[in-house]
Amino acid sequence: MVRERKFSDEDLFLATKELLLDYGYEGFTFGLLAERLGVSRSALYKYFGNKEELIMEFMMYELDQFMDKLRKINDYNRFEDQFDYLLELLMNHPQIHQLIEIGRHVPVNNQKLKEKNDKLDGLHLDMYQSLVGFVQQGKGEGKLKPHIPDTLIVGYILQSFLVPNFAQIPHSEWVQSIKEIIRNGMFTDDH
Amino acid sequence: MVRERKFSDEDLFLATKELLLDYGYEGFTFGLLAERLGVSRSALYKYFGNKEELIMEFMMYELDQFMDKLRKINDYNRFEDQFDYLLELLMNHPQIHQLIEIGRHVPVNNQKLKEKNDKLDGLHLDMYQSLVGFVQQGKGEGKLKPHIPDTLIVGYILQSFLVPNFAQIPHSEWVQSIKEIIRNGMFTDDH
DNA sequence: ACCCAAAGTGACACATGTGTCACTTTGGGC
DNA sequence: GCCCAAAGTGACACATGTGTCACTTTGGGT
Repeated sequence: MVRERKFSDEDLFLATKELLLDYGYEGFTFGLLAERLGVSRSALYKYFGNKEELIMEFMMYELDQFMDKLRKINDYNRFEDQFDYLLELLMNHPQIHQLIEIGRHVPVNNQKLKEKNDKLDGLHLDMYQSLVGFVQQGKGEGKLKPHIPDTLIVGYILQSFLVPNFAQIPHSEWVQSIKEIIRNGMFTDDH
Repeated sequence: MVRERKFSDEDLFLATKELLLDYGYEGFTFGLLAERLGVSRSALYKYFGNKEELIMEFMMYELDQFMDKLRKINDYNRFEDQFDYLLELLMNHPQIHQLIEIGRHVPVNNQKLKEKNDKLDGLHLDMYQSLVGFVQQGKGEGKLKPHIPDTLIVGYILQSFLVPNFAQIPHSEWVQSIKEIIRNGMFTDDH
């Protein structure tokens, strides 16, 4: 290293995440990012050729981190333990689903971008298959209702963490309630 | 009417809805909208002074329509019937929650916009209170679990219809499954 | 102390979106 | 058939974001 960098990769990706969630894909600009990092806009072009490339790199970084943790779900044998682990994980990455959706909006113009996009699709598929595997184990153990489509169960769990907590319900109560709705719904048991 | 208009208000608001959902607030432009309507960009300025004003009007239109239908929930006395009516309604307006969130991104610059924004907040509050009233009736009838926060139940129901149906599960099966998860969860009943 | 490669900057040319305005087109009323 | 007000157009001046490039700054290796 010859000259100290004014920002780390972690700084950059964190700022990118916040700006993407706040402003969406179209509202995200190099100007905003540079300002947040306290650096000139052109400095960013030293690392990323354009906005699409930056966001692709960011998605890769984010999904890689998430997948590392998701794979650990197989450290648990019982479905119940896997379920608890997954919900804990999603609580710490509530917007993973949202970010992936934003990533789908990136226009793929050239070959270089195409390759990254394919690699990202691969990661996305890994994630999806890992989650479907989890659901199928749940069904195999007789814990999850067999007649509900796998994809709905997966989507539903991911979506659950995006319900906005406007009323500022304490975090532990909020999570506990989400868990309960996912498991047994919001209706009382007696019919 | 002296000269026939090339597009109706319904055309305009429908196109606005589609573009907003596709491109987000920042990605939505008068150019895109004009192109979709087959009209020049400047024609749109005859009806709306700027993008913020247009989107406010759109939100009002959309929320008014939704509220007209939502108020009919009080035509039903039993909570179970209200529940069925609400889910049916949300199935036909799946993105109402998403649109409201996009509306929150509109910067309020001047007095005229401020007034519209306040009126919109009023409608939003009406909707929220109507839904909370529904939840409280459910709890009163002993149908909904009393210990789950009202706001979570409301948010959860709204969010449920945003789970993407990638696998193209037939519509009736999809809705039936969503209903079941909301009511009794995704876990089997035997513990 | 000097070298030099990596880090960062400011300015430029370009592209796209905004809001306005003078103008043209349309079609029912007189 | 003419009038005229509403509907629509094209061009202009402006603002903001993009990508590039020649330039400066930094700091460890020699």
